[in-house]
This record gives sequence, C-alpha cells and structure tokens, in this order.
Amino acid sequence: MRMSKLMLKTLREAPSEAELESHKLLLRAGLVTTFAAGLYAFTPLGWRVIRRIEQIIRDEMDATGAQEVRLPELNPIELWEQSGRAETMGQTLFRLADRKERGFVLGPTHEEGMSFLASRHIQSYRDLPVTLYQIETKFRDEQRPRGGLVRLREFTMKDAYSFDTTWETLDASYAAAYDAYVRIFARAGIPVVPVAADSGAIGGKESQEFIYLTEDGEDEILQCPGCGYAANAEKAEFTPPPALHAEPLPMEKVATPNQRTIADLAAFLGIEERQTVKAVFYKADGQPVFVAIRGDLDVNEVKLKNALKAQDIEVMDEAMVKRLGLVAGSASAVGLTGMKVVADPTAVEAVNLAGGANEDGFHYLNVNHGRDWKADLITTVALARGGDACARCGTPLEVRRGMEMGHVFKLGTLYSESIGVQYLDESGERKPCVMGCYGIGVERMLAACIEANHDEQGIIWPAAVAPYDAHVVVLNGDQESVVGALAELEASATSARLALLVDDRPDSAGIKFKDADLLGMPSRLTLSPRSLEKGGVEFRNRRSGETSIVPLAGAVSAILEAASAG
RNA sequence: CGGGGUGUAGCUCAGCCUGGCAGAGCGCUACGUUCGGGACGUAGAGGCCACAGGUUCAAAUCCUGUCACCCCGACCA
Repeated sequence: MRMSKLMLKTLREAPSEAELESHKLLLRAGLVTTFAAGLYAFTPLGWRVIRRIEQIIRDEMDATGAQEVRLPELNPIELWEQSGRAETMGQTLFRLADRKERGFVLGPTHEEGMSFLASRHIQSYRDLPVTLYQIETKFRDEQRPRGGLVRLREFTMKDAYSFDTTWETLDASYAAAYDAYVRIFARAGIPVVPVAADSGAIGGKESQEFIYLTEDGEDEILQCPGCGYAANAEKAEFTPPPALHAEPLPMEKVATPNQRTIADLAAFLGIEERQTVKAVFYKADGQPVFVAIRGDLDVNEVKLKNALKAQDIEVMDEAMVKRLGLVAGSASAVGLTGMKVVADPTAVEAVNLAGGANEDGFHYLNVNHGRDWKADLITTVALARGGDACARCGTPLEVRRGMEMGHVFKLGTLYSESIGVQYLDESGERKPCVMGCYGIGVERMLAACIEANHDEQGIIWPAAVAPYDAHVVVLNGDQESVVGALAELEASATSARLALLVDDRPDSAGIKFKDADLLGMPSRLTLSPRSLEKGGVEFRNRRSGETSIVPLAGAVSAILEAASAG
C-alpha cells in the first residue's frame, strides 16, 4: 500500500477527549474516527488490525473443532421473553419495532439466538457435543461508555456456545475453550491472567475471566501472592479476621450521641470495629432486606444478590428507610420485624457486639445472635479487600485492576430449558443440553494490545496483529536508483506474501520517521540513495530500535526474522 | 442516575474575571527554497465562539435552560 493513496491522517497531538493511552494512540494514528460516545468507525488501517485479531480468534476456535455460524443481529423479542431476559437485561437492551409493531431487540449477546439455532439441529445425543461460534456486532445501551474502545455501545464479540449431554463432557468443552483463549491472547501480544469470576446476569456456575492487568481497568481483582489464587473482587473468597472470644454478657443499652458510623462508634466506646455489628439496608427486587455484618467488614452486593436469588439489588433509598422506621446510624436486627434479615457468619459467630438500639443516639452493648436477634438467612456476603487473608493459604490478598478480555463459563441448562434445546439420550429420554458460553471482546483486545505495546513515540504492534508487516520509508523517491530498488523490494515482498506500507509521500524525512514510529509496524525499512550507497536498505526493529544495513535481497528474511521474534 | 470537568478553525489551546473588529501554534492550499528525525519563506482558505432564550446601545464574554463529550462512582458481558 502506498501512503500517498491511503486514507489516513495522523495527529501530532491527541484530541482532548482521550485519556487512556490506547485511546490517544488510536486517534493519533488515525485508526478510528469518533462518531459518538461508544461508537467508532475504523479507518482502512484500523480495520486491517481488527481483521487480523478476528483471524487469530477464528484460527484458534476452528482448531478446537468449534464451528463458525452467523446469527441475525435483530432478534424477535419473543426469544428474549422466553428466557426472561427481556425483563432482566432492562434498559441495556436496544429495542425496536417493525412497521407492523412486532418487537425486536438488537442482540447484546446471543445465548437465546444460538440456543434457538441449536434447537433446530440437535435431536440426539449422537449430535453432541458441538460448539458453535460467531464473530459479530453486539449492541448495548451502556450507562456509561468509556475509555475509547474499552466499553462500547456497538462492538464486536466472538461468542461461542457449547452444547453437551452432561456436566462431565461440558468440562472438556470448557477446557478446550479455555486453552484456545490462552493461545489467542498470547498470539495477540496481550498478557492476561485467568481469574475466578461471578457469572453475572447470564447465570451459570463455574466461570473465569481473562484479565489484562492495568491500573486503568474497570474491574477489581484480588490476587494471592502466596498460592496464585486470583478472583474478581465480586467473587473473591477470603478468611475474615477472627472474632474476639468471650463469655456472653447481658445486653445493655447505652447513650451514644452523634455516633453514626462504625468508626465513630468504635472510637467512642473504645473498642475495635470487629466488636461491632453493622447494619446495611437494601432493596432487592423492590423488597426490603436488612443485612447484618461484623463492623470491620463491607457487604459484597453481588454475593448478596446471588444469595437472595434477586434480579436487581440496590441500596435502600431514604424514603423507604423512613417509611420502614429504620434508624440509620443506630439500626440493628434486635427487635426488628417486617423484613428479611440476612446475616454474614461473622455477625452470627462473634459475641458481645455493639449494635444499634434502633433509637437515635443509643446503641446496645453485648448483642448476641440467637439470644437477642435471629437471622432469616445466614450466608457469606462479606467483600474481600486488599490485605484480607486468602481463603486457601492465608497470605494477604493484593488488589489489582484490570480489563476483561474474555469470559468463559459453564452455563448449564438455563437456556436449553427456556429455549428448548433438547436431545434424546441412549434410553430415549428427552433431556436439555448442558451449555457453556465463551466470549471475547474484539475492539477491547485492540485497545489492550496497544496499552501493552507502545512507547512515547507510538504503537509497537506485535507482528501477529500489525496492519502491515513492514513500513518502508522512501527518501528521494524520484531518483532512478531508488525507484528501481523499491520495485525490487515490493516484488520480493509480494512473492513472500508480506504486506508493505510504503511511505512515498513528498514530505520531509522527519515527518515520515515520526509517522513510522507512531504507526508502529514491527519493521521499518528506509530506502534512499544513501542507504543504497551503503549497500541496500536500512532496517530498523521498532521494538528494540536496532538498526542495520541489509542488502535488498535480504530484506524479506530480515522482516520475517523480526516477526518471528515477536 | 449521582458527583466533577470541558465545549472558540481539522487538532491543541488563548481570549471570558473587567461586554466593544474572532486570535495563536500545528495542520490544509499555491509558489519557491530545503531534503535522514515533525525544515524555511511568501501568499491564501478555513468560525452560527455547542444550542436556545434572556439582560444590554452592544454578548464568545453576564444570566437561565438544554445538549454533547470526558473523568469518578453506581451499574453493566
């Protein structure tokens, strides 16, 4: 490709809308054009990178035996009503109607669609297992798109779905997808760590996310430096600090003027925070829920939501608190009626805790579960934080942030039951398929790839995703010796199936070198009368900066060598 | 949806406080000189100062409202 013909405009300065390094470089290198928040166009150069990333994904999925298909992006809303997600996905779903007022959704993901497709083709256990995938646009009305390509409203997802007869064979399908993911991210030059995850709104059991660790990520990860355990904060298990042991004492009411927070209360009473019990009020699917947890801990809302089997959970609004007569700052489950009480085991096991007296300015001392109050549900809802002890080995957990690149999980029969993906087993019995689900965000991979591969000058593409294999800077391109050498170089590249980006513009050398650094092809070849005098082209490795003169005939092998080195 | 910030040329920004001709650098066009790390000269083109309303003799500037974009949070594969 000749740069004189390429529709590309690089920018010396990044537009002020960009904050993330990848976003700045995407705009400066002219790979994308902003349409609106979370909506981007790809330019010819940017689109080549997307296609290369997709091809890596396709290669590795195909290698596992997965089969590529194509679903409509416009889904009849009935499918979503069948699964219940027309309701539970809420406003994230883009909805529309046709001229006859039939309802549709723009697919935000395709469990329903893929299940429907499978249901039309799977009849017998002999048809299983099978894994289907597609690389297709998803639409989500996100509350806040962000970070350039990190969170989009319209984006490309590779979504794969496995259909098995049993949970045991699902393990193999899941493992195959997992292994493919490890290879995909490695090939694309994105370092990832697999972490245990919550399976979220889609439902399901075992689940892992592939996270690119970066301070700019939106996910919080807890990692154990001792045993390697890593989990999303919403899923992370830990061992809370032990409670103090004591013999139960009689409950006693004390005045605690203006002591509303746990920290205030503990300081006022001269005790540790773990000797108090904290009350938090939630609204779960509209119903009030009272959560009791030891004062030194916080509530993990995802764990709470799962424990309650709720679709939606939020902190109780003030109006509801007032209506129910709850005394914020002095609340406890002692004498509480009229709502469900959920207790973390820490609040149940500890004795002689200080807790609210349900009267402004008063607390009880020596509150004990079983004697003074009783939980309707005792379940772990404590949030893991940095420094908490790893549940497996006791080492303090470390907090990291990261970007979710991919997600694999064991779905089970949720969708095969609601959409009706069934097979006849050996004994002629009709059963739902056991499903797995595996997603990768393509644009987000591009963003992470740039985050992980750049310097102050610009992008440094891993060879496997670079839009062109090499960038040829032509200087004094009107001189005959250069014209001839360029033709030779292009011919040898073509026969070796290498794609060259040739800067044949009449600009100054400085501009061309700056653009070559910004655009980040792994190899740069400078072709000029001077280089020819020295015996060929000047070869420069973008990543290492190493420079050498190679003869024209050796240019292709130099490019290949640099590519194989990564 | 809550909190914070920003909207002036294609990009980065000044001007706004204290109302009075619409500005700079980069980029773009033409010509000339340069020609291995964002060169130089000359001449140009390019603006509904986000939008709407108000105050005023006069509004980019003051007031009110709306919208868009960015960041944090909530939420979300």
